[in-house]
Amino acid sequence: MKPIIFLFYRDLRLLDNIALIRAVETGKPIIPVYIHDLSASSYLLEGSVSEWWLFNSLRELDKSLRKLNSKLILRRGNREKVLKNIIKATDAEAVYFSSRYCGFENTEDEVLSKSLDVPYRRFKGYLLSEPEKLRTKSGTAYKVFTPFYKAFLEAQEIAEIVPAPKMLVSPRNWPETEDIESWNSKTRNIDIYDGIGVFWSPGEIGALSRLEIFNDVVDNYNIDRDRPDLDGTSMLSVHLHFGEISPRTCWRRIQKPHQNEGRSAFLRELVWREFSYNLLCQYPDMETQPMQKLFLHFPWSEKTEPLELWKQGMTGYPLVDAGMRQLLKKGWMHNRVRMVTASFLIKHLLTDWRLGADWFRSRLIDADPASNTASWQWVAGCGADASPFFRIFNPITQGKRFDPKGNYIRNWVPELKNLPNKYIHEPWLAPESVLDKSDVFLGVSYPHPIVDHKFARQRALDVLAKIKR
DNA sequence: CCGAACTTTGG
DNA sequence: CAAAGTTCG
Repeated sequence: MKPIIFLFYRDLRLLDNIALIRAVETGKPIIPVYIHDLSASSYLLEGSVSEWWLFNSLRELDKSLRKLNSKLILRRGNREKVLKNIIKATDAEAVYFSSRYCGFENTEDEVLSKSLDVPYRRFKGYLLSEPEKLRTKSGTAYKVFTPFYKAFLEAQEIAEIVPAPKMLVSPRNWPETEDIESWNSKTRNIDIYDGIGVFWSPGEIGALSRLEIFNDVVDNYNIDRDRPDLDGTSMLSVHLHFGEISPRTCWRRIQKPHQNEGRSAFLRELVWREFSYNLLCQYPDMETQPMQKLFLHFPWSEKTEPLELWKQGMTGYPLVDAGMRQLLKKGWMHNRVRMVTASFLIKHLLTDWRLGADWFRSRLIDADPASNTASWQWVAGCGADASPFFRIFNPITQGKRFDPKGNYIRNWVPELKNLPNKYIHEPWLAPESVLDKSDVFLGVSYPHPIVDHKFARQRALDVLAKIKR
């Protein structure tokens, strides 16, 4: 019997994998394949942190497949060439895969479906709703979240998940595979790799247990999610990005036992993910082009030094620096702090949002072309947002509000850890005696603010007013 | 075409 | 409570 090639992309899971279960249901031998095509991964930059995740996740997937009497074939190179090569070597009769969305991936899939001699079959699963499905009453795509959200809730009944396959039939002969360990050693050039494993469990098992951990605290999600000093967020973004868990699994699990504000706040966040993909499909060049054309000629600062200080977490604003250092160490940043740090780079330093988005993409394990880009544009004020003009986050008040005891600061900016709560968010106001006693030497052990908040805020408002004219 | 509404706002 | 333009029904 001719085998089917199952091509894994961003669906590195067995549970609720519709494409996989359809392939298995044919009763034919299955050849699970992952092709690492560097030219194709526009949002997985070489040496990026999410590559660390990808390789670990693939190793986990291989382990799971082996329990089903199968294994994962790993190959590198041009996806089309490698795929043709495997089809020829195995005499496969079809390729099954889970749909990817937008930009490069869609065009690639179109090319593949035409150039392969066998059917190239696409299935849903990455999103809860197909991007082209939800439209406004006038037939256009949504540009504002809330109406989109309401329409989503009315239109969608989230179906039950499909089980993982019990067994995969092996082909008579397996195609060649590569050793994942040799892929790993190639990207060890980022210092963060050394410790990052303690924070995370890549793979489907890690994803499902993460969901259970979150389920224990989700009832307070509507309040705690804003607190970077607590573990109140789901931390599921990276698992969702790689498809180690389906959004449907998350939805059904969190919605199930009872409804409350915490649970619906999380479901709403899942719809934000849908909304971001909707926008990416609407604006395929969203990663480089502002959605609002007004911003095409924004006079961004040419200075590189402030950008570097921001990247290293040396701006002199404790909350900003804590966030940027959390990103460096953990490959992840709390969402509230992502907004504050992004706003600081754009509004206080007048740096092009694309440079910030690039840095996030290269350093975030959960870097996602839709969510990352849509959010940066939202903060910059050029994205899908109805009232962006005067929103300039105050890094000091944000700190006081959302990290009231300064625990988040103390954790990620240890040189400030002895400062009393009163000054932890604005060390430059502390009297000399307090600084001395806390072993803080401004300008030496911790920087002075690289820009004055009040001045920077007014400057940003002035520039924005200017381009509006 | 009109009115209501707009994720996370600042002072 | 201001600020202000666009989107959606």
